Amino acid sequence: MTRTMASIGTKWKPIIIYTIGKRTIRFGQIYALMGIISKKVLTEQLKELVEDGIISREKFDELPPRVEYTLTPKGIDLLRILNMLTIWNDKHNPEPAQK
Amino acid sequence: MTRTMASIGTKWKPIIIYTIGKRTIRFGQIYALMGIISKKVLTEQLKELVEDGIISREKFDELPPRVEYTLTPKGIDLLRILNMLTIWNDKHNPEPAQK
DNA sequence: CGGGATCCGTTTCGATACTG
DNA sequence: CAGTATCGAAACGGATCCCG
Repeated sequence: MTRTMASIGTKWKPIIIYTIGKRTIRFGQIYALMGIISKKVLTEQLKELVEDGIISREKFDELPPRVEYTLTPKGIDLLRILNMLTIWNDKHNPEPAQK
Repeated sequence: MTRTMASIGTKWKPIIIYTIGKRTIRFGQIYALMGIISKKVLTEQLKELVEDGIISREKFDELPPRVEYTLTPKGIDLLRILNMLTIWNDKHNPEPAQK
């Protein structure tokens, strides 16, 4: 359990996994969609997620460079659980409308 | 989602929830069972979990004082999801036996 | 016993500038 | 475009002491 949390129990990783979702997506898109994270941190977290086998990274030798990220089967399994968390949240939170 | 993670996406909270489980438990027991966490941090995290409605706190005016914690229905729902995370982990991790 | 208050080292984060 | 390098700020976590 403690180890499990090390892979995903962080501020950013669940959000990154959620943002990638069931598609192939480029670095810049993740960066743009998340809006608030810095490139440095995003890069670090992505690297760790790759090491943990949750996402895969494919680099194309083009100019300008292109790098695509995709959830692995392990990552998709995890995404399912994260989806349950949002359901859990919706169920128990009064939904503050705005703000 | 970002908000959801704020409630549980931390190093300790999931472990605390997991430790409490489906029982009423005293502060000292949680502290002893977790072993490694400091009292200060445990106190802080418990307080936040109470604020998030995940656990409830009951204080008895005795001497020495006694404080009991229990998962709320919301917390029990969350525990179910955390259990799925450990299943996910067992499924995808080769189980390094020792170390 | 269950904290609160302090102090302080470690880790994490973000802004900015730079590169192939 | 997708990073890397550097730096300083901020959050986090632990140790210790105190208190009702």
